Amino acid sequence: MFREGEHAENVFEVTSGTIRVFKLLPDGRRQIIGFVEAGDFLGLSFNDTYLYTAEAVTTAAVRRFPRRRMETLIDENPIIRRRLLAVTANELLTAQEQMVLLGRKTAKEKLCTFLLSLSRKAARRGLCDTRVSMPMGRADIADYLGLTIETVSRTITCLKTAGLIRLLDGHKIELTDLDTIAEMAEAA
Amino acid sequence: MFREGEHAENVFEVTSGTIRVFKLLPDGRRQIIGFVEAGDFLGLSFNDTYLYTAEAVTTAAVRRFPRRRMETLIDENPIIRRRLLAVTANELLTAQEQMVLLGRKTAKEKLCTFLLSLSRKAARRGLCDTRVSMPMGRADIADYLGLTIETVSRTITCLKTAGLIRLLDGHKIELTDLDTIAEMAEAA
DNA sequence: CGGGGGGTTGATAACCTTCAAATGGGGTGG
DNA sequence: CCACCCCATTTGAAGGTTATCAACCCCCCG
Repeated sequence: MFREGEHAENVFEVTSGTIRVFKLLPDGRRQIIGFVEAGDFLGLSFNDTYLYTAEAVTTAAVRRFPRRRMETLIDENPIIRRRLLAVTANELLTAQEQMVLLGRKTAKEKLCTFLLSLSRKAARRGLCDTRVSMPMGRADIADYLGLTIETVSRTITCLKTAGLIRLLDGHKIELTDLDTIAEMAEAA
Repeated sequence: MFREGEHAENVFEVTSGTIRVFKLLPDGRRQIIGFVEAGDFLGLSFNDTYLYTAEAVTTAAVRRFPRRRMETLIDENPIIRRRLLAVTANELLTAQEQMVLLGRKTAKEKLCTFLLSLSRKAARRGLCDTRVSMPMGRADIADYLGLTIETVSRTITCLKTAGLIRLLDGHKIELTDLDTIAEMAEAA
Protein backbone atom coordinates (compact mmCIF):
# COMPACT_ATOMS: atom_id res chain seq x y z
CA MET A 1 0.00 0.00 0.00
CA PHE A 2 2.68 2.50 0.98
CA ARG A 3 6.14 2.58 2.47
CA GLU A 4 7.71 4.40 5.35
CA GLY A 5 9.18 7.71 4.25
CA GLU A 6 7.06 8.04 1.13
CA HIS A 7 5.27 11.28 0.53
CA ALA A 8 1.94 10.92 2.30
CA GLU A 9 -0.72 11.79 -0.22
CA ASN A 10 -3.61 9.71 0.98
CA VAL A 11 -5.42 8.53 4.00
CA PHE A 12 -7.00 5.10 3.84
CA GLU A 13 -9.99 3.51 5.43
CA VAL A 14 -9.88 -0.26 5.49
CA THR A 15 -13.21 -1.77 4.50
CA SER A 16 -12.27 -5.44 4.59
CA GLY A 17 -9.26 -7.64 5.23
CA THR A 18 -6.27 -7.12 7.47
CA ILE A 19 -3.30 -4.80 6.99
CA ARG A 20 0.03 -4.98 8.79
CA VAL A 21 1.76 -1.76 9.73
CA PHE A 22 5.46 -1.94 10.52
CA LYS A 23 8.84 -0.28 10.74
CA LEU A 24 12.19 -1.70 9.68
CA LEU A 25 15.70 -1.34 11.03
CA PRO A 26 18.49 -0.88 8.47
CA ASP A 27 19.54 -4.52 8.78
CA GLY A 28 16.07 -5.82 8.09
CA ARG A 29 14.75 -6.44 11.58
CA ARG A 30 11.06 -5.68 11.58
CA GLN A 31 8.69 -4.46 14.25
CA ILE A 32 5.01 -4.66 13.46
CA ILE A 33 3.26 -1.67 15.04
CA GLY A 34 -0.19 -3.13 14.63
CA PHE A 35 -2.76 -4.90 12.53
CA VAL A 36 -5.42 -2.72 10.97
CA GLU A 37 -8.85 -4.09 10.15
CA ALA A 38 -12.16 -3.06 8.63
CA GLY A 39 -13.32 0.26 10.01
CA ASP A 40 -9.88 1.47 11.00
CA PHE A 41 -7.99 4.33 9.42
CA LEU A 42 -4.50 4.30 8.09
CA GLY A 43 -1.98 6.99 7.26
CA LEU A 44 -3.29 9.69 9.57
CA SER A 45 0.27 10.82 9.94
CA PHE A 46 -0.17 14.59 10.45
CA ASN A 47 3.10 14.62 8.61
CA ASP A 48 4.35 14.96 5.08
CA THR A 49 5.67 11.44 4.90
CA TYR A 50 4.33 8.13 6.12
CA LEU A 51 5.86 7.03 9.38
CA TYR A 52 5.62 3.33 8.64
CA THR A 53 4.99 0.80 5.92
CA ALA A 54 1.60 -0.79 5.34
CA GLU A 55 1.07 -4.10 3.56
CA ALA A 56 -1.91 -6.35 3.11
CA VAL A 57 -1.94 -9.52 5.20
CA THR A 58 -5.02 -10.86 3.46
CA THR A 59 -6.71 -9.57 0.36
CA ALA A 60 -8.13 -6.32 1.54
CA ALA A 61 -10.25 -3.43 0.33
CA VAL A 62 -9.59 0.18 1.23
CA ARG A 63 -11.13 3.54 0.52
CA ARG A 64 -8.69 6.25 -0.38
CA PHE A 65 -9.00 9.91 0.63
CA PRO A 66 -6.74 12.68 -0.60
CA ARG A 67 -5.00 14.06 2.43
CA ARG A 68 -5.68 17.67 1.55
CA ARG A 69 -9.42 17.18 1.47
CA MET A 70 -9.24 15.27 4.71
CA GLU A 71 -7.54 18.18 6.39
CA THR A 72 -10.06 20.79 5.42
CA LEU A 73 -12.77 18.37 6.44
CA ILE A 74 -11.19 18.06 9.86
CA ASP A 75 -10.92 21.79 10.28
CA GLU A 76 -14.50 22.41 9.30
CA ASN A 77 -16.36 19.56 10.86
CA PRO A 78 -16.27 19.36 14.66
CA ILE A 79 -17.76 15.87 14.71
CA ILE A 80 -15.08 14.43 12.48
CA ARG A 81 -12.50 16.35 14.45
CA ARG A 82 -13.61 14.79 17.72
CA ARG A 83 -13.65 11.39 16.14
CA LEU A 84 -10.13 11.89 14.86
CA LEU A 85 -8.94 12.87 18.30
CA ALA A 86 -10.66 9.86 19.80
CA VAL A 87 -9.12 7.52 17.25
CA THR A 88 -5.67 8.98 17.78
CA ALA A 89 -5.99 8.83 21.55
CA ASN A 90 -6.99 5.22 21.27
CA GLU A 91 -3.98 4.48 19.09
CA LEU A 92 -1.81 6.10 21.71
CA LEU A 93 -3.32 3.97 24.45
CA THR A 94 -2.79 0.84 22.39
CA ALA A 95 0.79 1.85 21.68
CA GLN A 96 1.48 2.33 25.37
CA GLU A 97 0.05 -1.03 26.26
CA GLN A 98 2.16 -2.59 23.55
CA MET A 99 5.22 -0.99 25.13
CA VAL A 100 4.44 -2.73 28.39
CA LEU A 101 4.08 -5.96 26.47
CA LEU A 102 7.32 -5.59 24.55
CA GLY A 103 9.37 -4.34 27.43
CA ARG A 104 8.12 -6.33 30.37
CA LYS A 105 6.17 -9.44 29.42
CA THR A 106 7.37 -13.01 28.90
CA ALA A 107 6.73 -14.95 25.70
CA LYS A 108 3.73 -16.73 27.21
CA GLU A 109 2.26 -13.49 28.51
CA LYS A 110 2.80 -11.87 25.13
CA LEU A 111 0.95 -14.63 23.30
CA CYS A 112 -1.92 -14.61 25.78
CA THR A 113 -2.21 -10.83 25.55
CA PHE A 114 -2.27 -11.14 21.79
CA LEU A 115 -4.98 -13.80 21.82
CA LEU A 116 -7.00 -11.76 24.28
CA SER A 117 -6.79 -8.73 22.03
CA LEU A 118 -7.99 -10.80 19.09
CA SER A 119 -10.92 -11.90 21.20
CA ARG A 120 -11.73 -8.35 22.29
CA LYS A 121 -11.53 -7.07 18.74
CA ALA A 122 -13.88 -9.83 17.58
CA ALA A 123 -16.31 -9.07 20.39
CA ARG A 124 -16.33 -5.38 19.52
CA ARG A 125 -17.52 -6.26 16.03
CA GLY A 126 -20.20 -8.53 17.37
CA LEU A 127 -18.41 -11.75 16.49
CA CYS A 128 -17.86 -14.77 18.66
CA ASP A 129 -15.11 -14.04 21.14
CA THR A 130 -13.95 -17.62 21.55
CA ARG A 131 -13.55 -18.62 17.91
CA VAL A 132 -11.52 -15.93 16.29
CA SER A 133 -9.75 -15.57 13.01
CA MET A 134 -5.99 -15.16 13.05
CA PRO A 135 -5.09 -14.44 9.44
CA MET A 136 -1.47 -13.42 9.97
CA GLY A 137 1.36 -15.93 9.80
CA ARG A 138 3.79 -16.86 12.56
CA ALA A 139 6.36 -14.41 11.23
CA ASP A 140 3.90 -11.54 11.58
CA ILE A 141 2.96 -12.54 15.11
CA ALA A 142 6.63 -12.85 16.02
CA ASP A 143 7.47 -9.40 14.69
CA TYR A 144 4.46 -7.96 16.46
CA LEU A 145 5.35 -9.44 19.84
CA GLY A 146 9.11 -9.01 19.67
CA LEU A 147 9.80 -12.74 19.43
CA THR A 148 11.00 -15.22 16.81
CA ILE A 149 8.87 -17.51 14.69
CA GLU A 150 10.13 -20.50 16.64
CA THR A 151 9.27 -19.08 20.03
CA VAL A 152 5.79 -18.17 18.82
CA SER A 153 5.29 -21.67 17.49
CA ARG A 154 6.57 -23.32 20.67
CA THR A 155 4.45 -21.10 22.89
CA ILE A 156 1.34 -21.82 20.85
CA THR A 157 2.06 -25.52 21.14
CA CYS A 158 2.43 -25.07 24.88
CA LEU A 159 -0.94 -23.29 25.17
CA LYS A 160 -2.49 -26.00 23.03
CA THR A 161 -1.07 -28.72 25.26
CA ALA A 162 -2.34 -26.87 28.32
CA GLY A 163 -5.83 -27.04 26.81
CA LEU A 164 -6.27 -23.30 26.56
CA ILE A 165 -6.62 -23.11 22.80
CA ARG A 166 -7.30 -25.26 19.75
CA LEU A 167 -6.14 -24.53 16.24
CA LEU A 168 -8.90 -24.79 13.67
CA ASP A 169 -8.94 -24.77 9.91
CA GLY A 170 -8.85 -21.59 7.89
CA HIS A 171 -6.57 -19.56 10.17
CA LYS A 172 -9.08 -19.78 12.98
CA ILE A 173 -8.37 -20.48 16.59
CA GLU A 174 -10.61 -21.51 19.44
CA LEU A 175 -9.96 -19.98 22.86
CA THR A 176 -11.09 -22.82 25.07
CA ASP A 177 -10.34 -21.11 28.36
CA LEU A 178 -10.54 -17.38 27.91
CA ASP A 179 -10.39 -16.69 31.66
CA THR A 180 -7.10 -18.46 32.13
CA ILE A 181 -5.73 -16.79 29.02
CA ALA A 182 -6.71 -13.43 30.46
CA GLU A 183 -4.97 -14.25 33.73
CA MET A 184 -1.85 -15.39 31.95
CA ALA A 185 -1.77 -12.21 29.90
CA GLU A 186 -0.58 -10.17 32.85
CA ALA A 187 1.16 -12.52 35.22
CA ALA A 188 2.71 -15.96 35.03
CA MET B 1 1.38 13.78 40.52
CA PHE B 2 -1.34 11.36 39.53
CA ARG B 3 -1.88 7.63 39.18
CA GLU B 4 -3.12 5.41 36.40
CA GLY B 5 -6.88 4.93 36.63
CA GLU B 6 -7.54 8.07 38.67
CA HIS B 7 -10.23 10.41 37.52
CA ALA B 8 -8.53 12.80 35.12
CA GLU B 9 -9.35 16.29 36.30
CA ASN B 10 -6.35 18.23 35.17
CA VAL B 11 -3.92 18.63 32.37
CA PHE B 12 -0.39 19.63 33.29
CA GLU B 13 2.31 21.59 31.60
CA VAL B 14 5.77 20.92 32.91
CA THR B 15 7.72 24.13 33.39
CA SER B 16 10.87 22.69 34.90
CA GLY B 17 12.31 19.36 35.97
CA THR B 18 11.70 15.86 34.66
CA ILE B 19 8.66 13.65 35.12
CA ARG B 20 8.50 9.91 34.52
CA VAL B 21 5.35 8.45 33.03
CA PHE B 22 4.79 4.72 33.45
CA LYS B 23 2.45 1.76 33.64
CA LEU B 24 2.58 -1.15 36.06
CA LEU B 25 1.75 -4.81 35.74
CA PRO B 26 -0.15 -6.39 38.64
CA ASP B 27 3.02 -8.01 39.99
CA GLY B 28 4.91 -4.73 40.05
CA ARG B 29 6.86 -4.87 36.82
CA ARG B 30 7.09 -1.37 35.47
CA GLN B 31 7.35 0.04 31.98
CA ILE B 32 8.26 3.68 31.68
CA ILE B 33 6.42 5.19 28.72
CA GLY B 34 8.54 8.29 28.61
CA PHE B 35 10.23 11.15 30.37
CA VAL B 36 8.46 14.48 30.21
CA GLU B 37 10.38 17.73 30.45
CA ALA B 38 9.85 21.46 30.49
CA GLY B 39 7.48 22.55 27.73
CA ASP B 40 5.77 19.19 27.41
CA PHE B 41 2.19 18.43 28.33
CA LEU B 42 0.92 15.68 30.52
CA GLY B 43 -2.43 14.05 31.02
CA LEU B 44 -3.91 14.83 27.62
CA SER B 45 -5.76 11.58 27.89
CA PHE B 46 -8.98 12.36 25.96
CA ASN B 47 -10.38 10.01 28.53
CA ASP B 48 -12.06 10.19 31.90
CA THR B 49 -9.22 8.51 33.70
CA TYR B 50 -5.47 8.82 33.42
CA LEU B 51 -3.91 6.09 31.37
CA TYR B 52 -0.65 6.03 33.28
CA THR B 53 1.05 7.21 36.42
CA ALA B 54 3.23 10.30 36.53
CA GLU B 55 5.90 10.94 39.15
CA ALA B 56 8.62 13.52 39.51
CA VAL B 57 12.15 12.34 38.78
CA THR B 58 13.68 15.59 39.91
CA THR B 59 12.02 18.46 41.73
CA ALA B 60 9.75 19.83 39.09
CA ALA B 61 7.29 22.63 38.53
CA VAL B 62 4.06 22.24 36.62
CA ARG B 63 1.15 24.40 35.60
CA ARG B 64 -2.23 22.87 36.14
CA PHE B 65 -5.24 23.33 33.86
CA PRO B 66 -8.72 22.09 34.62
CA ARG B 67 -9.55 19.62 31.91
CA ARG B 68 -12.95 21.11 31.18
CA ARG B 69 -11.54 24.49 30.38
CA MET B 70 -8.88 22.89 28.26
CA GLU B 71 -11.50 21.15 26.19
CA THR B 72 -13.54 24.23 25.39
CA LEU B 73 -10.31 26.00 24.59
CA ILE B 74 -9.44 23.28 22.12
CA ASP B 75 -12.82 23.43 20.48
CA GLU B 76 -12.76 27.17 20.10
CA ASN B 77 -9.19 27.92 19.23
CA PRO B 78 -7.94 26.46 15.96
CA ILE B 79 -4.32 27.28 16.71
CA ILE B 80 -4.32 25.40 19.99
CA ARG B 81 -6.19 22.63 18.27
CA ARG B 82 -3.54 22.24 15.61
CA ARG B 83 -0.84 22.31 18.22
CA LEU B 84 -2.60 19.61 20.19
CA LEU B 85 -2.83 17.43 17.11
CA ALA B 86 0.84 18.01 16.36
CA VAL B 87 1.86 17.15 19.91
CA THR B 88 -0.25 14.01 19.90
CA ALA B 89 1.05 12.94 16.52
CA ASN B 90 4.56 13.40 17.78
CA GLU B 91 3.84 11.30 20.82
CA LEU B 92 2.51 8.60 18.55
CA LEU B 93 5.66 8.68 16.44
CA THR B 94 7.82 8.46 19.54
CA ALA B 95 5.75 5.58 20.84
CA GLN B 96 6.19 3.69 17.59
CA GLU B 97 9.91 4.18 17.60
CA GLN B 98 10.01 2.98 21.17
CA MET B 99 8.20 -0.18 20.07
CA VAL B 100 10.96 -0.87 17.57
CA LEU B 101 13.48 -0.33 20.33
CA LEU B 102 11.73 -2.56 22.84
CA GLY B 103 10.89 -5.33 20.42
CA ARG B 104 13.90 -5.53 18.19
CA LYS B 105 17.00 -3.84 19.56
CA THR B 106 19.82 -5.26 21.66
CA ALA B 107 20.85 -3.78 25.00
CA LYS B 108 23.70 -1.82 23.44
CA GLU B 109 21.47 -0.46 20.70
CA LYS B 110 18.86 0.49 23.26
CA LEU B 111 21.34 2.44 25.33
CA CYS B 112 22.79 4.22 22.31
CA THR B 113 19.31 5.11 21.07
CA PHE B 114 18.53 6.48 24.51
CA LEU B 115 21.69 8.57 24.66
CA LEU B 116 21.04 9.84 21.18
CA SER B 117 17.54 10.90 22.14
CA LEU B 118 18.92 12.77 25.14
CA SER B 119 21.30 14.55 22.82
CA ARG B 120 18.55 15.43 20.35
CA LYS B 121 16.30 16.72 23.12
CA ALA B 122 19.10 18.89 24.44
CA ALA B 123 19.83 20.24 20.97
CA ARG B 124 16.19 21.10 20.44
CA ARG B 125 16.30 23.32 23.51
CA GLY B 126 19.46 25.00 22.35
CA LEU B 127 21.73 23.19 24.80
CA CYS B 128 25.00 21.47 24.11
CA ASP B 129 24.33 18.12 22.44
CA THR B 130 27.46 16.39 23.70
CA ARG B 131 27.22 17.18 27.40
CA VAL B 132 23.74 16.30 28.47
CA SER B 133 22.00 15.89 31.75
CA MET B 134 20.67 12.45 32.67
CA PRO B 135 18.73 13.02 35.87
CA MET B 136 17.00 9.63 36.07
CA GLY B 137 18.55 6.71 37.91
CA ARG B 138 19.55 3.34 36.47
CA ALA B 139 16.26 1.82 37.54
CA ASP B 140 14.34 4.37 35.49
CA ILE B 141 16.53 3.84 32.47
CA ALA B 142 16.13 0.09 32.82
CA ASP B 143 12.35 0.27 33.00
CA TYR B 144 12.31 2.62 30.05
CA LEU B 145 14.43 0.38 27.83
CA GLY B 146 13.00 -2.95 28.90
CA LEU B 147 16.20 -4.07 30.65
CA THR B 148 17.42 -4.61 34.20
CA ILE B 149 19.45 -2.19 36.29
CA GLU B 150 22.47 -4.44 36.01
CA THR B 151 22.35 -4.69 32.26
CA VAL B 152 22.05 -0.92 31.98
CA SER B 153 25.03 -0.47 34.27
CA ARG B 154 27.14 -3.03 32.41
CA THR B 155 26.29 -1.57 29.05
CA ILE B 156 27.16 1.93 30.21
CA THR B 157 30.47 0.62 31.49
CA CYS B 158 31.04 -0.99 28.13
CA LEU B 159 30.35 2.27 26.26
CA LYS B 160 32.63 4.08 28.69
CA THR B 161 35.41 1.55 28.10
CA ALA B 162 34.93 1.90 24.36
CA GLY B 163 35.56 5.63 24.74
CA LEU B 164 32.14 6.68 23.50
CA ILE B 165 30.97 8.38 26.67
CA ARG B 166 32.26 9.78 29.96
CA LEU B 167 30.27 10.10 33.15
CA LEU B 168 30.48 13.53 34.74
CA ASP B 169 29.37 14.93 38.05
CA GLY B 170 25.83 16.04 38.68
CA HIS B 171 24.05 13.40 36.63
CA LYS B 172 25.70 14.65 33.49
CA ILE B 173 27.21 12.60 30.72
CA GLU B 174 29.56 13.50 27.93
CA LEU B 175 28.97 11.91 24.54
CA THR B 176 32.51 11.74 23.25
CA ASP B 177 31.70 10.10 19.95
CA LEU B 178 28.21 10.99 18.94
CA ASP B 179 28.61 9.60 15.42
CA THR B 180 29.53 6.13 16.59
CA ILE B 181 26.74 6.24 19.15
CA ALA B 182 24.32 7.11 16.35
CA GLU B 183 25.55 4.20 14.26
CA MET B 184 25.29 1.80 17.15
CA ALA B 185 21.74 2.92 17.84
CA GLU B 186 20.40 1.08 14.82
CA ALA B 187 22.82 -1.73 14.10
CA ALA B 188 25.56 -3.56 15.92
C1' DC C 1 5.98 -36.77 -8.61
C1' DG C 2 8.72 -32.80 -7.37
C1' DG C 3 9.03 -28.29 -5.35
C1' DG C 4 8.05 -24.67 -2.12
C1' DG C 5 6.17 -22.09 1.65
C1' DG C 6 4.62 -22.19 6.23
C1' DG C 7 4.80 -24.48 10.51
C1' DT C 8 6.78 -27.56 14.10
C1' DT C 9 10.35 -29.66 16.71
C1' DG C 10 15.14 -30.41 18.43
C1' DA C 11 19.86 -29.14 19.99
C1' DT C 12 22.85 -25.67 21.16
C1' DA C 13 24.22 -21.17 22.39
C1' DA C 14 23.87 -16.28 23.36
C1' DC C 15 22.09 -12.58 25.70
C1' DC C 16 20.18 -10.94 29.39
C1' DT C 17 18.45 -11.79 34.05
C1' DT C 18 18.89 -13.18 38.66
C1' DC C 19 21.12 -13.47 42.88
C1' DA C 20 24.91 -11.87 45.54
C1' DA C 21 28.48 -9.03 47.09
C1' DA C 22 31.61 -5.12 46.70
C1' DT C 23 32.34 -0.27 45.81
C1' DG C 24 31.61 4.52 46.22
C1' DG C 25 29.62 8.94 47.26
C1' DG C 26 26.69 11.93 49.99
C1' DG C 27 24.57 13.18 54.08
C1' DT C 28 24.01 12.94 59.11
C1' DG C 29 25.43 12.75 63.69
C1' DG C 30 28.95 12.58 66.93
C1' DC D 1 36.10 17.39 60.89
C1' DC D 2 35.64 12.70 60.71
C1' DA D 3 33.12 8.32 61.10
C1' DC D 4 29.39 5.95 59.88
C1' DC D 5 25.50 4.58 57.33
C1' DC D 6 22.51 4.39 53.55
C1' DC D 7 21.55 4.03 48.91
C1' DA D 8 22.77 3.97 44.14
C1' DT D 9 25.78 1.85 41.22
C1' DT D 10 29.07 -1.48 39.81
C1' DT D 11 30.89 -5.97 39.39
C1' DG D 12 30.83 -11.08 39.61
C1' DA D 13 29.00 -15.79 38.93
C1' DA D 14 25.39 -18.75 37.65
C1' DG D 15 21.15 -19.63 35.45
C1' DG D 16 17.15 -19.14 32.44
C1' DT D 17 14.54 -17.60 28.64
C1' DT D 18 14.68 -16.88 24.17
C1' DA D 19 17.45 -16.84 19.79
C1' DT D 20 19.87 -19.34 16.42
C1' DC D 21 20.82 -23.08 13.43
C1' DA D 22 19.05 -27.13 11.43
C1' DA D 23 16.09 -30.76 10.23
C1' DC D 24 11.62 -32.38 9.40
C1' DC D 25 6.67 -32.40 8.38
C1' DC D 26 2.64 -31.16 5.98
C1' DC D 27 -0.21 -29.44 2.58
C1' DC D 28 -1.02 -27.23 -1.59
C1' DC D 29 0.15 -26.49 -6.20
C1' DG D 30 2.32 -27.10 -10.39
